[in-house]
Amino acid sequence: MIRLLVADDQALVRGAIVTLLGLEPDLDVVAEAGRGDEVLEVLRRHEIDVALLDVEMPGLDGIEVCRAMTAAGVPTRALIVTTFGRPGFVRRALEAGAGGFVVKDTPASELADAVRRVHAGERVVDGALAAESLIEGPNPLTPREQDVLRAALTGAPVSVVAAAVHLSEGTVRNHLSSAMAKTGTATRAEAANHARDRGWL
Amino acid sequence: MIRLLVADDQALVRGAIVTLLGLEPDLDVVAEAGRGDEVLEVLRRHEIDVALLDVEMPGLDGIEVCRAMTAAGVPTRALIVTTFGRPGFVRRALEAGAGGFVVKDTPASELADAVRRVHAGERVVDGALAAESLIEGPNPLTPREQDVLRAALTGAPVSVVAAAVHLSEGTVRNHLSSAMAKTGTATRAEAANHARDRGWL
DNA sequence: ACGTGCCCCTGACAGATGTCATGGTGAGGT
DNA sequence: ACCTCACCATGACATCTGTCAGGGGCACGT
Repeated sequence: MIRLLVADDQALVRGAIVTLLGLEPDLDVVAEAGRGDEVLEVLRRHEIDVALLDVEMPGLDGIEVCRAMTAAGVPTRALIVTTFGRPGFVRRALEAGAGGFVVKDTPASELADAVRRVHAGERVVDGALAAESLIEGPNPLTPREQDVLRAALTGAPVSVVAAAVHLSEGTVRNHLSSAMAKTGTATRAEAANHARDRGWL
Repeated sequence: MIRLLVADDQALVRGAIVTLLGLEPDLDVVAEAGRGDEVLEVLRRHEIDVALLDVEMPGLDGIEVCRAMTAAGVPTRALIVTTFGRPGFVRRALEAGAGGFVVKDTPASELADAVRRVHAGERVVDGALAAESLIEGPNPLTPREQDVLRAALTGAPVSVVAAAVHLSEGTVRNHLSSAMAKTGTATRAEAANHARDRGWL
């Protein structure tokens, strides 16, 4: 009997996945979580074999949760389940110690199988996604460039971004300029979107 | 026995919702669809009482599907099920003839109930969301402003936007300027995000 | 007929933005 | 010690943006 935790902020989706997996004879959903920061606490109270983690969650990102689990030496294996197949996410998830990475548009029938394989110690990653994250290469942005792009995501003017990151406006423009060069874009907004879409932020 | 159609592009979520609703004794999931443009065709082949429609779908947007159903005079009632509770979506969905509007972070247990109430002819709308869409008021943007903002969402420079909408650069800047005034923002990127977040595009 | 609102355009101007040259710091590798 | 690279900063420049003041056209309701 494989004991599961399901973490997803959308209650409807979470509930649906729970009932879906509950129908499998060898799977047992022991706990649920609606926020990333709840997961670690729940893991201490219950004995869990595999944790299904959504990436988009309030409190703590699914990948961060995964990293925290690895750091804490929890024996539970993590399976990332996400809406967006951003290439950068796969890389970060695996580096964070995830046992698998599944996109939400894979057939429902395959989910239980993925859970079993992750529990068995396999690394389960969507093939197309794995290939994409390989050709895409690693995140080319320096930490500061990421900070600046994150702050620029809203479309705020340089002055606001500079204040948010505690840098001079000139420095911000230099970072943006170099990020635009790396992403092959012409404006900070394009660069920010480009980076977000690849999971670089 | 209420006959259902479930339309959602994410196979995992769709499958999960299908099994969830399938457990209810009075509900019967007759058909599924992964694209908006499949829905109308499926409705012709099957007799459906209530259609659960996701908003974010390839081919045809859930709200567009709803509008098409109303226009075609299909007897099926529509229940919009979406991730994002954008105020503008509620308004547009109801104007398109939707019987209900449910956000994906409502408890799973309430979904079946919402389906039954929509089938009974009630209008089911999340209370908080309804209030928000009322205080928010209707979409203040003119059609052209919406076009321009849509093209500006990527962060492309004015020259590209102008080419995309077949307008002069000056006109585009005027439309952007007026959109920024209406949204109370300072840059086109902020205005575009603001409008998107409210379902105005 | 008239006003009103949306549409499209022009031209001009201040200010924001992106680029470039340049320089100094500190961490890490050879 | 030296080089490299990320980092922070400055100042100057060409260009892009956002604003404002015009203009004309069209559809609408009064």
